[in-house]
Amino acid sequence: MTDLSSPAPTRERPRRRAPSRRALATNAAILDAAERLFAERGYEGASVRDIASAAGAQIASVGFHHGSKAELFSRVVERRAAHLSDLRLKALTDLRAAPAPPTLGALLSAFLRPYLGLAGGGDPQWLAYARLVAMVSADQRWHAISERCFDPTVAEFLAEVAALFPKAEPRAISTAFVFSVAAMLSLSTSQWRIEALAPRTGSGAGAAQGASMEILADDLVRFCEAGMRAALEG
Amino acid sequence: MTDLSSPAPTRERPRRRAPSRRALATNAAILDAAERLFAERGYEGASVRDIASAAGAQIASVGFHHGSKAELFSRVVERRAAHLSDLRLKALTDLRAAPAPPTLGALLSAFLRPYLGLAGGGDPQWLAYARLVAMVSADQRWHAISERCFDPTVAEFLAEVAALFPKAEPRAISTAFVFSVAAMLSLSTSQWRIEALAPRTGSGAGAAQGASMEILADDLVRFCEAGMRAALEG
DNA sequence: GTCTATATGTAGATAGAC
DNA sequence: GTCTATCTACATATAGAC
Repeated sequence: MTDLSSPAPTRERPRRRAPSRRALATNAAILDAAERLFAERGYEGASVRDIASAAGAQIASVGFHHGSKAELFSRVVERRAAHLSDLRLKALTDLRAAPAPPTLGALLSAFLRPYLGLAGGGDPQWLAYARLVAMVSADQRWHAISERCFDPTVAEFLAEVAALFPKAEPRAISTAFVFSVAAMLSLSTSQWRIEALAPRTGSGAGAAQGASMEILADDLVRFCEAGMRAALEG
Repeated sequence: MTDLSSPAPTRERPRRRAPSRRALATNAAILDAAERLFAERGYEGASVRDIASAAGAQIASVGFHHGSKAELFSRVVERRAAHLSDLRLKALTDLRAAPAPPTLGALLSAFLRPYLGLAGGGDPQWLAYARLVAMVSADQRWHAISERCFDPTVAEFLAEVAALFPKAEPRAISTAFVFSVAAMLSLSTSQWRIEALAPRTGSGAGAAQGASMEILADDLVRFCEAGMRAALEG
């Protein structure tokens, strides 16, 4: 993982001294703004100008700190990927340390809940990041980023699932897991659709607030566990 | 549904006479090219110039036939939406005409298979359209298009599911259905990921071809049926 | 590190000849 | 209906003063 708080070198520029506090703030403000705008408008839909403006920085600062637009996008995705992977792998390590082998439900919970917890934790930056992850995962143009940032962790979980279903074909396992990931990501991209499709339960003002993320997480894990079991046991 | 083969009027221009054969060909070629390029590169990523060029038309023709870029995008999505809805609703009508009430699996099959059949039928335009549907469904900027083109059909199916699970809450039903739709769409957006995550089964050249769409459809229906049952019965 | 200024390309849209 | 030509705005990127 590259150091995201150092300027993007045009060539192999050695680091002279530690960046100032202000430089670090500018650097991070640009990443935050890019995270929000990329998530809202997509890669081409968010201009470097708008990102700089939202960050309270100059356009030239964006290039100085993060290189080209494509590099900036990569950095935004990579910045929080390690934290997300850490949470997932820590939960997996805990499961592996238990006396009994992990159940399918526990494995799915370990994978799905960190994402939902961060996305639903109230931090708008993590919310934006969650939508960005959905974007990257669904777009083959970002294939390489997915492979670098997320797939190694997924592979760990797939291996555990394969151990639980020794007779299932590898492709069936990865298919069922991709279905589960898609359902997970849909909570970031399609909550408006869930609301739009649920008939209003007559509570008067018509302003039914969304279900809490904890309840949605329970629903999601149940859905995916049963789905995977049906797909892999058959 | 507006007439997609008539020019986009700047004001309320009455149609004088039927468009020529060549005009209809240009009109459709532009929609085809737009369908492919929007699906590949996203809305902002595909320029009107590139679309015109891919269609073998002039930039000005795009504006003449389909108005602004946003109108063009809407028309592309709307063009095939009716056909997809017809297939789904026809399957639903058949189920309703049967003596026994439809099962959950039959309902899901009626909804999911038309999409997969068209996406996997070998027509590159339908393949592109399927990816476009995934894009529209996941992006709240296209909320209005989703609502117009797809949600009415979804609502029909939700009502049937609700009849099967009278004690389930409306929001739980729509949540589980959105999970299912997300899994369905992931077959258009994330098949590369399924391949990337499945360990190579040693067939020598390492070029394992993807599973056929029929098998994937069976897997998907099983996954979603079990998932919904678990989410709605609990 | 930051900021002004600018180089260079491309975007969407349309006027007007044919 | 089509095509040429062009308008205007905005894109990314960077050079060079401070």
